[in-house]
Amino acid sequence: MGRSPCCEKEHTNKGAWTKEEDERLINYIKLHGEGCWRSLPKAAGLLRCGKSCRLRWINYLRPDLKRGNFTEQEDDLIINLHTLLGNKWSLIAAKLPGRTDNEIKNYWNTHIKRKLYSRGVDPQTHRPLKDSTASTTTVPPPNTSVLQSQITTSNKNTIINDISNGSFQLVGGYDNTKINVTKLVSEDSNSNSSSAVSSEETYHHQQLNLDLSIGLPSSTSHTRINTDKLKIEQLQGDEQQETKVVTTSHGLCLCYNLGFQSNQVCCCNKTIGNSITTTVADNNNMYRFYRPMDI
DNA sequence: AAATACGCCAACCGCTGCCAC
DNA sequence: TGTGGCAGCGGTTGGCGTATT
Repeated sequence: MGRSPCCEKEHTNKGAWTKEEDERLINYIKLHGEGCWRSLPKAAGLLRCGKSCRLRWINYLRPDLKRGNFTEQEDDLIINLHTLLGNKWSLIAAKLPGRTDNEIKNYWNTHIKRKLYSRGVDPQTHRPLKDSTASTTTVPPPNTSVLQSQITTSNKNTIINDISNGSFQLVGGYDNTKINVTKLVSEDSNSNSSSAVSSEETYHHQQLNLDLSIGLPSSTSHTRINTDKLKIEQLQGDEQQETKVVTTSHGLCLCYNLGFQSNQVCCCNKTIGNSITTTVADNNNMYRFYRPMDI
């Protein structure tokens, strides 16, 4: 049983990379491109395992890497994305061009955690520290729109992704009591009208319930549906909600369930900029925003 | 100046999920 | 359908540089 090792460990170097090794790796990838990491070391004349080469390239040698300190904007974006995604460093890194998952992970552990603690916020739950301990035993009352993932990390409103890039939008207020959310509402949610208007509303909630699913489109042009399903489990009493993977014909989609108090059942399609957003409110009074993402 | 403590970050390890056979 | 190979991910570690005593 067990899997054979990815490389012959006794014949591979470990530890810090030398300049010569870096150059060999860079030159090889320049000529042959990325991929086939298992066979790359031998082909490139490196006494390294493929995983090591991949890590070195992705985290350090890639030409498009951004160097230098993180900006305040990047800080806020990381915090917001962590609120939504948790320790999904690769997903977070995907929204920060030039930054790697490893870099963000390290930065989170060395800087942002401390920053959040100094603000009295639990970096794992994004709840106030004194509430975090109590929250483990507190169950929200049923049939309320208690929002489960509390955003409590910044004093600034932040737009997590701009509309023009075809992904999603969240305008978040971090004053613990006020969250501004740009919401799409149906002009007549009870009719079959396809027309819809968007309006911006300010909601006053202490907690925000966000669950997110990501999936590739079920386009017929795709023979392989590589569905990356991310499920943020929500326990509301004993009830567990699961977000469906939603696909559109425009690529990777994000779906947010935002728990707003409303009895309206909305199902509309709306174009914002170059992208199409679908907003659906289900029977649990949860609005779902589907926004295609570039991939 | 030397010893120690601390912080940062590159790199490693082990696991998971996907794909091909 | 089951199994093995592979790439990718997240957690952890170890070494180096800097600050403090």
